[in-house]
Amino acid sequence: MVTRRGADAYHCGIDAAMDVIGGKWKVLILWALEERAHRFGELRRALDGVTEKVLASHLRELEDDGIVHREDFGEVPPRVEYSLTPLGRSLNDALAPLGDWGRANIKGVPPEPGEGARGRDPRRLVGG
Amino acid sequence: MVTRRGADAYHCGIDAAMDVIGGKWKVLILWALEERAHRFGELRRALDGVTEKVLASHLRELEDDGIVHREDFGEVPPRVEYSLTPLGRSLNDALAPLGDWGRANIKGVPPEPGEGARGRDPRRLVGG
DNA sequence: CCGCATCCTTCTTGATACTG
DNA sequence: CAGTATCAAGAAGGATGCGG
Repeated sequence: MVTRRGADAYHCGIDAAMDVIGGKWKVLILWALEERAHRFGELRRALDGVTEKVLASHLRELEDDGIVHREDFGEVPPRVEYSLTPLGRSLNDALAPLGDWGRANIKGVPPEPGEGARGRDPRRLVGG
Repeated sequence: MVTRRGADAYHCGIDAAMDVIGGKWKVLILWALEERAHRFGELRRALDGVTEKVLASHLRELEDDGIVHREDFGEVPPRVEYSLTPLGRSLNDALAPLGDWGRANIKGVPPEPGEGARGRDPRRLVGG
């Protein structure tokens, strides 16, 4: 992981977890894989706006951290599938309360994954 | 908040929450204020290594987001205290499971806040 | 003591083109 | 299809000095 701290250890568990999910697209990857396994191209389309370089880099980091499993079918044309490991699923579970908090307290968050009202509001906190 | 997305809304609640706690020292600030209110200088010493500029910037962002409360006593010499708002406390609560996950699955995380065994390990995931 | 202003370095991300 | 290489841009963080 590129953002991994090298100098010393972490200060607390959240600090450490933030290092694993710190990439711009990391949680979106986890969220997509939560539903089902995805191929590389599927993920790229699901995470609209991500570039191949960044997606590959994030996937590599998540794989190194044991969060996602990469399965290369060794076919032609190439087929590679990414899925969550048990550790990845446990991370998603630990992330759930934070997601609830965000949906409850921040404007501009869609209520449910995949569809629904995409808020166009100025992303201001509700309960401020 | 500097990192606030301007183009469109968030993709999910975690995405949005990450935008609030995304700063390098944000969760450490929350963690310090969880225990008790801190003066600016106290915070600076508690977060060893942070610079005044960055600390002030993060505090301002957290204040704008309704996470921390800033109380200026208007004295000379200046005295300002920072504390968590109810929203800030609820954010900390939502962060707790993530902290547990980090402590359980990442090496180099001290078991409890404030003291204890600071791991010097290579920060590799345990349960990979 | 609290905090801002300026300048600068590093890290992260993005655009584009190319390969097996 | 699934990536890698190279180049470039932008944001976050840090160093230092000044002001109320």
